[in-house]
Amino acid sequence: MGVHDNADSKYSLMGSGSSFSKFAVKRSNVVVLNDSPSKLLKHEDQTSTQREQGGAQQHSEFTDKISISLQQQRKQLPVYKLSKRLLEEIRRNNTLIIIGETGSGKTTQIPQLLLSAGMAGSSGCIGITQPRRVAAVSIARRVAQEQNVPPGKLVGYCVRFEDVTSPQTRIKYLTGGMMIREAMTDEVLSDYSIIILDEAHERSVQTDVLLGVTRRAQKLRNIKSLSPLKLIVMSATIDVDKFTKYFQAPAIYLEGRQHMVKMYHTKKSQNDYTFSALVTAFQIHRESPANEDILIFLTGQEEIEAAAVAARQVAKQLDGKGYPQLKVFPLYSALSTHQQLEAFKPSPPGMRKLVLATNVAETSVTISGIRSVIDTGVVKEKTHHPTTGLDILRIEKVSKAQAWQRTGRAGREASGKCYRTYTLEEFEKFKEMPIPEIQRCSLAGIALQLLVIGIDITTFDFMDKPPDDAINTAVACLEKLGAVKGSPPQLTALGRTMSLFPLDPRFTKVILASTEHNCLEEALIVIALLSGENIFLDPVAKRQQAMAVRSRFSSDEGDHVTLLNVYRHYVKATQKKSWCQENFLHFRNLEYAVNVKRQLTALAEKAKLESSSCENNTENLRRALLEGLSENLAELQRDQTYVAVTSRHPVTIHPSSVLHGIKPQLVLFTDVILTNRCYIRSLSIIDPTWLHKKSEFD
DNA sequence: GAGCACTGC
Repeated sequence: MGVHDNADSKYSLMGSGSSFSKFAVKRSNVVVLNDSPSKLLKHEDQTSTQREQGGAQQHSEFTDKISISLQQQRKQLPVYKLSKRLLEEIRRNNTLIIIGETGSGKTTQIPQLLLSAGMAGSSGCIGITQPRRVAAVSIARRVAQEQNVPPGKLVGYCVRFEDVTSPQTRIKYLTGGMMIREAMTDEVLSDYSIIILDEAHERSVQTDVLLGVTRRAQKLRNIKSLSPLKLIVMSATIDVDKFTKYFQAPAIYLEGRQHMVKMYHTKKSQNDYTFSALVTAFQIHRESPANEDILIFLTGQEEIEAAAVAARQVAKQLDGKGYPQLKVFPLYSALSTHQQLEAFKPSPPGMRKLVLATNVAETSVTISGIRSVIDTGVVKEKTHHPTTGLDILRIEKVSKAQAWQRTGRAGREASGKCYRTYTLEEFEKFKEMPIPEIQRCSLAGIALQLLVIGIDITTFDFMDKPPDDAINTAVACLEKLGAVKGSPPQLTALGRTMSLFPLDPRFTKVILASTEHNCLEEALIVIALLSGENIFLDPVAKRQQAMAVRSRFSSDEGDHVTLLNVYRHYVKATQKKSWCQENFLHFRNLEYAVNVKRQLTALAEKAKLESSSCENNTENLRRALLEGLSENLAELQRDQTYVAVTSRHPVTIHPSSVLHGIKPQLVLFTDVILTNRCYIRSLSIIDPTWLHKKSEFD
């Protein structure tokens, strides 16, 4: 159990009169083999619930141990002490849940253990799914190194755009999405004798789908008397009961190597979490050695930039008063790669780093030097509303699991401290786990993928079933696009072609329809851009300048043609990186779009779509967009406001649109997001007469 | 007048 010390008022929160109560949390040192685990797990276990994957820098337990060989290092990992019992359990059970703490080495070691024990048979493959590309790639490279083989031979990986595997590959790391793709052509996943679903606690849409798909494959192989499929579900949370129940399987616990993290809660409830976090940061700054860096979790770009300005001001006032120098780094995904890397660099001696981050810092990356974490207990969360098609983005309280994840960020490299700017009572009221994403997103794409595998989404046995509304809307959407028909829904030829594309089905429809409007090339470009991240950079300080510079790409037809213009210029630019910098564009995201476009072009060829280009007749492109996004129209009202045609919902043109401030009669939008207002984004002007023409054909 | 984080042969 966690050691609850007496309240310690040393950590008073300046200005607000409240203080932190203190209690230490010790890492669990139990290794238990148990079928009813939840009682054994209390808070302290979760101080170490974050992953050991996600980038080479996270494998510090493997590196730089002078004079210890790689093999000796491996044998020091906690998982090794347990290898015999682990193998025994895996042999005895067709499905096993493994709860492994950070640093237990489960992700890298268990596949190797299984292979060397002959568990994969003579030729079967061990597949390990990861939620993120970077993790799949970096872990595979690491394991290949441990096996002393080049990546792609015995050990390989498969992620979007990159298949580094060969017929010799026996250990294969892949993203969840890739595994689903494989299931679409082989429902029993016959290449694999063992499948490991890693990071299952993250509950990504892909893992949630795979939980059901792999379990079904396992049963089908049984029925068809094929070689058995072993399933291992690896997770890092308390929420084990759910997994053991769903799979009717036992769970095994692995000790981790997390350092001790001391916990502090505020004694009084705080009404301004940003302010509380900053006050806390400067208290730490005045009291701690310079080499101890600080990480604050906040919710978004705007909030972080404002906090950074405030923090820099205070730091300036403290300059020359005998404190270490303090450098402030914002960190969120909309920053350029270069700016993000700044936050990861170790701070020079005598200088302290203060990182203000969104939950990028929660999962994907480890920031070196962090010894104190300040958790505000809030996060921005997106929820999809199925009947209106509306996405809602709002600030929510984190779950307990997320709070522990953040806490663990302080104990990656050494013992650390975590300051929560909320009370213990408030913490107790947090929900245990975040709502799984599958219950918060549009299901049209998933429904199509499942149908290709041979599964009807309306009867699919989800671990957490999405709302009926969401399922029905997804099927209705596919029907409207012509991808399915009948009840139970059957795949049409069009639907099968659509499933080839890794896109929202409405986007795929745009691509398929574009051939009739002679603009396949343009549709591929615009859809590639829409399916990736935002390519526009808007540094707060230079917003006006950014807008002015980029205005040369603007089209009075709307944002889609504007995107097309940017892309056409980008591919022609010789010095792409500096060109992006000059034009306030996001190099990484544009490169990604180029990759997606290349992939989509290849798929279009595979689908035998006739290539075409409308050149400068971009009206064709807008007509093609209308065919996939015909539900997404907004109409100007007499009072100069807009109403979404299908839902009759009042909407506002987002200020980022080139059509902002212009009042076209009818616009098509790509998505609609509710923040302070209900904003429609990525727009094109639509000629109302196009709608009538379309209905004549129907 | 303003955009949490991931991801897909």
